[in-house]
Amino acid sequence: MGQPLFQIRDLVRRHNVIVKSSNYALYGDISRRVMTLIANEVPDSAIYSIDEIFIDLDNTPIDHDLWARDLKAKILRETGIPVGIGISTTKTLAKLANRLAKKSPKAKGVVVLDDQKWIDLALERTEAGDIWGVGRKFALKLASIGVTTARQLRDMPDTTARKMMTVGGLKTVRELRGIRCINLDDSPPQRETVCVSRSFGKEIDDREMLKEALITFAGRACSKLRRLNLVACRCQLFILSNRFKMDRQQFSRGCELTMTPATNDTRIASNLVGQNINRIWRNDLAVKKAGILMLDLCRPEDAPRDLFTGHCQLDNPLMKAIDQLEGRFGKDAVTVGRVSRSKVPDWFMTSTNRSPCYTTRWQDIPIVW
DNA sequence: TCTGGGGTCCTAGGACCC
DNA sequence: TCTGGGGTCCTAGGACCC
Repeated sequence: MGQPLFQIRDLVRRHNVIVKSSNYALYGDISRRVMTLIANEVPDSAIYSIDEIFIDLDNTPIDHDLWARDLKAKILRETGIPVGIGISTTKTLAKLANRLAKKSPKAKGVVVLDDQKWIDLALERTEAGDIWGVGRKFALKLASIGVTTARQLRDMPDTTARKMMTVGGLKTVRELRGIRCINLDDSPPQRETVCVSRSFGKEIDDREMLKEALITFAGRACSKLRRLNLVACRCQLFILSNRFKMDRQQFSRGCELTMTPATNDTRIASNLVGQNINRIWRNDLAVKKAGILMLDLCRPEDAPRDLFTGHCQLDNPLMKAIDQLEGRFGKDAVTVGRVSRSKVPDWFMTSTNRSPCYTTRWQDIPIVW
């Protein structure tokens, strides 16, 4: 979580800070370049997030420090991206090593934690809340029984850890002791949900406007599903109040819809939104955030079959055509008729400071004279 | 005035089954 | 008055991650 810009206006003005809002097309492309380079260098690896990858070094009896510095230099040379590398015996300790690599100027971007004496020292100097798997709430709970450092966290009894933070917390504690509890690739084989939601620049108190927004989200969600080659059997619409305005009525309303047969067709999802908007709408609401959640995902060929309503459509030429048009002319090149194209809708997010798509759009490629 | 989006996992509790 | 034992499934809520 960042700090809201309006809270630091002064700072920005005083120091001529350059403001950039996020551009995921750019980040995704840079990420892909770095990850591909790394994956080609090592026998086994698992991408964890857009800017993190875990590497298995079990069967590489080499000087890890030297090897990591070589890799770091190569990534910088070939992509221009500086990275930090942390090495240890478990994923949780490797994350800690990485943190130190980033923080300590002496480390120059690489830290190997393989000596118990150094591990003890590192844990002692790290707050429990800075350990991977310990969030704000758990950190508070731990502090209430006197556990504030990562070393105390490692040395706490299993039963206490389990009771306070359930099995996930216990795994974290054991990983700090050097016992592997999290495999290299613990990511689930297939996505379980797809969500598209937005906060609105201006609160919505008009049913038709909310409907238009939700239909747009439904279209985006379907497009995501198609990219993943998945269909959804259920979806959930939801609206939320502004949680920062505590003096006003707080609400969270939603409804769940069944899609039979399972689908990723934008038209069907849009129709469903239109037909069910009244189930969540009320005239006295000011809606700050809304979204659609796609649930019970499966591959089209595995979708449940229904005796009366027919099977899930395996091939959908119209949707394929829309995807191709969007790929070529940009998102929202094609929309369903329910959404007005005449103007930028009031609720649309403003991204006035967005970075250009330096590497994925011809118009945005930097020019060197 | 302005306050992010998208995920997973775990547990408790209720409803149901034999 | 007495009132079993062993399950599954679903949902809401709360925690975590980037």
